[in-house]
Amino acid sequence: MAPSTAHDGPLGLRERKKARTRDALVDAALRRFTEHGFAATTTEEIAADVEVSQRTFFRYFASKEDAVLAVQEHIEEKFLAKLAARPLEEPPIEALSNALRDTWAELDERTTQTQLLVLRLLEDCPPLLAAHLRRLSEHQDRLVELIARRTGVDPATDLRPRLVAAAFGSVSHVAHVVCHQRGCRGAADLRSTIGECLDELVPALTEPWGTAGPAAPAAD
Amino acid sequence: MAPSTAHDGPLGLRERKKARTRDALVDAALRRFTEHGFAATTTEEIAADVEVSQRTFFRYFASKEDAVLAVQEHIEEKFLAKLAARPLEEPPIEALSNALRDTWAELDERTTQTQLLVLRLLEDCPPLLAAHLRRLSEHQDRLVELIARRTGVDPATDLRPRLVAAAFGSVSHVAHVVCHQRGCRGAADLRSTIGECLDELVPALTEPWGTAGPAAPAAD
DNA sequence: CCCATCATGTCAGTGACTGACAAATGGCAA
DNA sequence: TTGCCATTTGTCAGTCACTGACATGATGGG
Repeated sequence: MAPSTAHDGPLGLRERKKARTRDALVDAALRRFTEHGFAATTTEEIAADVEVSQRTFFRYFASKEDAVLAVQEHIEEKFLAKLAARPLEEPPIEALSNALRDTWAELDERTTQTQLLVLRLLEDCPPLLAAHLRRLSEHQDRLVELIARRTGVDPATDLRPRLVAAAFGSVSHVAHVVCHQRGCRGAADLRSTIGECLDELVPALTEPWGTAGPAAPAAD
Repeated sequence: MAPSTAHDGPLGLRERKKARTRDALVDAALRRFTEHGFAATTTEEIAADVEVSQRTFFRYFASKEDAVLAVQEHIEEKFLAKLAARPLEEPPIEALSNALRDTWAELDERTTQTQLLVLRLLEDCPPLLAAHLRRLSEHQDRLVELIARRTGVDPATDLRPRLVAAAFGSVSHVAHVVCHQRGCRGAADLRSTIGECLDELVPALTEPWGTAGPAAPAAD
C-alpha cells in the first residue's frame, strides 16, 4: 500500500523525514479516498491522519488530486529511462511499446497493487480523472521530445512524433481502463492487458475487422 | 464571438430567454478569460457582466471551466451525427476521419474563430485543459459505443473499438494543439491541419521514418 | 555552541461551489 | 383579464480547496 518512493542514497535526516511525511500523506490519502471516496474526504482529514497541518499538506502537493497522482511519477520516470535504453533501430511505436513492457516487467507486486488501486479511483471520480489526464498530456509532451531526438526529426515541422506519442499515450490509457473493467488483480493480469492493447492497435487501424474478434482472439 | 447555440424551433419565451442568458454567459466568460486570463477572472464578474447572480451562473454551468467548454457541445453533436451518416462499408478509422472532415467542412467562420479562441485558452491554462480532456474522454466513451454498433463487435470483449476511438481522439487533439502552435487563423487553416494529422497517423505508425519528413512533406 | 536555513504551524483571506428558502416571472386555463 | 402553477432567479449562509504572511522550532554546519 505504501508509496515506496525509492529514497536510498546518503540523505540527511531532514530529507528522510520529508520523504517519510510525503509517503505517509500519499498513504493516508489513498486509504481515505478508497474507504470514503474522494469527494467525501477533506484535505484536513488527510493531514490529521499524518499529524501535520493542512498547510503542510499543500506544501507537499499542489492539490488534493496530486496526493494520489504522485504515485505515478515513479513509473513515468522509469518509463522514460526504459525508452532511452531501447535500440535506435526500433521504429518509434515499437520502441514505445517495448519500453512500456520493460517498465511493467520489473515493477514489484506492491507497486502494481497501488497502481491498480489508483486506476480504480480514477474511474469513479471525475476530478481525479481530469487531473490525471492533464498529467498524461504533460508526460506526452516529454515523449514528443524524446521521440523527435531519437529519430532525428524536428517536432516543430514534422507531425509524426506528436501523432505517435498521442496514439501511444491513448493506448496505454485504454489499457488502464480495460484493466479496471476486467477487474485485473495482479501484475500478471496488468501486463498481459497492456500487451494485448499494444499488439492490437496497428491491426485495428489497418486491417479489416472480422466480427469474430481481432487477429489474436482472447483465449477466454 | 457569440456562441451561436442554434436555437430555432418553436420555443417559448422562457426557453429563449434561458438560451440568451446562457449564450451571454459563455460570451462574457470568453471575453474576460481572453482579456484578463482564466485564473484572474471570478465567476462573480462573469455573472455581473450578464447581470445575473453568481448562483444563476452555477445553475447554467457546473463549473467555471464549463462556461467555456460549452461551445464544444455543438461540434461534438454534429460530429456524432456525421459519423452515423458515414457508409458502413468504411473501415472504422476512415469513417471517423471522414466524419471529422465532414464536421469541420460545414462550420461557419464565426464558429471556427470561437473554437480557435478556446484552443488558445486551453493551451495556457492547465485547469481548463484538464476539464477539456475529461470532456473528451466522455466523448470517447460515446464513440466506442457507436463504433461497436457500426461494426457489430462487442466492446466488452473486443478491444478494437476502444483502441480506435482513443487513437482517433488523441489525433484530433493533436490537430488542435498543432493548430495553436502554427497560429492557424481561419477555417481553412484548421481544416488542412486536421486533414494532415488524420492522413499521417497510420503512416507514422506503420511506415519507416525517413528523416526528410513524412510521405507528403511540408511545402516550405 | 551559535547561527543561518528550512520545515512547520497559525491565521486570515479569497473564491469556487451548494443547499434552502423566498420572491418574481412566464405559461396556461377558466 | 384573472388566478394558479411551474419554473427561474436572488439571497444568504455555509463548506472546502488553496494561498500569502508571519512566527516558531528544529537541523546541520561552522
